[in-house]
Amino acid sequence: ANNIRPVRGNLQETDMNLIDILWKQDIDLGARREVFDYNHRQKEHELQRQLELQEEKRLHLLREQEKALLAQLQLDEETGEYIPRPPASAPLQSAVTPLEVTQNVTFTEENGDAMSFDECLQLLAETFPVEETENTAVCLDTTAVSAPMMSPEQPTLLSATLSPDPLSPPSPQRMSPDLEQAWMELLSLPELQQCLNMQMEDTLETTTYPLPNSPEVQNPNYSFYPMTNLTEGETNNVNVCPAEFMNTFNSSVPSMAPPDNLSQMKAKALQLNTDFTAESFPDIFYPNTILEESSGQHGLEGHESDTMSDIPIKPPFTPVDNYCLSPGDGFDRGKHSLTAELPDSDSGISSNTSPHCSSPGKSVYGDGSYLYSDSDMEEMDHNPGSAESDYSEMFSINFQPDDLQSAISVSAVTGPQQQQEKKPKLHKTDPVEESGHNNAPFTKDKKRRSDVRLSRDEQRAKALKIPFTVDMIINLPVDDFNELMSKHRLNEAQLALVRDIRRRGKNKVAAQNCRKRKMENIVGLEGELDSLKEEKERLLSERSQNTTNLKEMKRQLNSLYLEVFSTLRDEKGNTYSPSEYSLQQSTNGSIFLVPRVKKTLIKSKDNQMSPA
DNA sequence: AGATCTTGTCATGCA
DNA sequence: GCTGCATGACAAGAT
Repeated sequence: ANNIRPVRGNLQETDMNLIDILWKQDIDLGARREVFDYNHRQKEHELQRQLELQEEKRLHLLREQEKALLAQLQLDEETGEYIPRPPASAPLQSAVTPLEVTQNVTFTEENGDAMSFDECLQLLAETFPVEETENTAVCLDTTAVSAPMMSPEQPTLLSATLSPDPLSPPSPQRMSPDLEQAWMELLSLPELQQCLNMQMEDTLETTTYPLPNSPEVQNPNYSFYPMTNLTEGETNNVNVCPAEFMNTFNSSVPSMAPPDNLSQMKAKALQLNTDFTAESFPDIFYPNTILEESSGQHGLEGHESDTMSDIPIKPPFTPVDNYCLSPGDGFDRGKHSLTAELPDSDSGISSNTSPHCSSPGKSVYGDGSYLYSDSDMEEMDHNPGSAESDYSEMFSINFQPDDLQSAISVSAVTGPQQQQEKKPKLHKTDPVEESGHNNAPFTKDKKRRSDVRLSRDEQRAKALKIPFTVDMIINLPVDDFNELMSKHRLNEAQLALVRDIRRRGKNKVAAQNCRKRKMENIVGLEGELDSLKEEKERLLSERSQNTTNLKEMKRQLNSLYLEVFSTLRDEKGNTYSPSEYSLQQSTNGSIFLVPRVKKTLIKSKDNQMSPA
């Protein structure tokens, strides 16, 4: 039927047909379909004018009502708030809370059967019993009409904002049948319905949705009611709400919602346990975002509460307590506790750091004795039958230069306890990856070779029953290393081996760093060489260009010279031969004609040269 | 089998 | 004198 409507204006009927087709195809035209319809626009214009007139009427009535209300209030000169005049206005005062008045009911008395403003207020008072006396202050501010922007800092200002904004009934749970009936009556006010329709129009038609205010200050009653008899009046964009929120809005107004939505809404209201407090409102108004946020917060809180509930159970971890240089006492205890508490904790340190750190995590120390039991080694063995791999994993000191640097730096900065924190995680990784030699050409064979080689020190350490890991021996800071040595009575051979292990381990890393730097220097020099070659090419090209330019200039100069020479005449009017004479310029700028033959014989220019 | 590469180690110097 | 680091030299194994 829309396709057959008469068309006026610039659009032809075919255009409208096309628009309809596109519109039906859900093609976003960027405007509503009706904007292309002249009749529709005209109708909208008329409706809008009617609405404007009604709005003016309404505002006028509002002003009158404000005056009447203000007559019942007095201005508190201290707070600047309007407070009721006791005792006559006490009931009214109790009826006006910020939450309530921001419902901003549009009360008109155009219809005799409609509720009066006072009746509405009374209804509000019954619906929202005052709970806090601090909210009783009322300020009437009509400038905020239709502005749901509510500032928490100005509750009194907002509390009495009278606006055409739709109102919502209180929570169904809190509404008695009588109140619900009263709400129905209130909502049946034609003026209110019109306002609601306006909101609905905006809600349904506006494609951009200015987000409502912060959830904390949102009035839970700021809802929009779907009206079945929606007018198509195009209104100014007041406060619109995304259409996807409509369902949630519906839920807040059971009586106004379609029957099929009613049960759903009530169920939802019950589900949400809507007290419609300022805190609970966002969950309804922003079903996605706020719920996410709130859930996140709640989740966080829950997490925190979980952690908080966990914390007292778990012994509080203090690195100082857990890190003890004595392997026999607190050292491994700390590691164990960390292993238990931080199974996969990254601790903010790259997991790539210092694969060697993996091995100590597997270390199990007894009280000063040698601690690697066979069962432990079997447990750690990823390659049964290879004793070397056992040692490699336990004493792995394979370093990647970068990793080691970071490990060293971490060790230097954070202390050994942080290293201990990393170890529980790292030792769970694949031993091949732990080697730190993930890059080609370090193959598995090389890794095995490295393990074989490294196992020498490890085997030596085991043979001498050195109760430290090679990793510890190498990477502990000097002070810690010395303290570790002092805490254990080692014989000369053990001390020598430990120092050799430490020396070799550090030197190995140093060699790797040195080679890396060397390669970087080579690469840098190669780059510099390339740039120098490019510079040379550029200079050669520039020189060639300059030579060409110079030749051209010489050619032009010679041409000019000959031209000037041809203009010279002797006393008889004859021209000078360029082969016999030449032009020369003296220091004072004078030009002389010099005979070429005599040029080399005559030294005195003044006698031999004649002015040109 | 020899050349080359990679890596660890030692010796040495320097700070 | 000790320690850490850098680097050349060498060796051993891998490619």
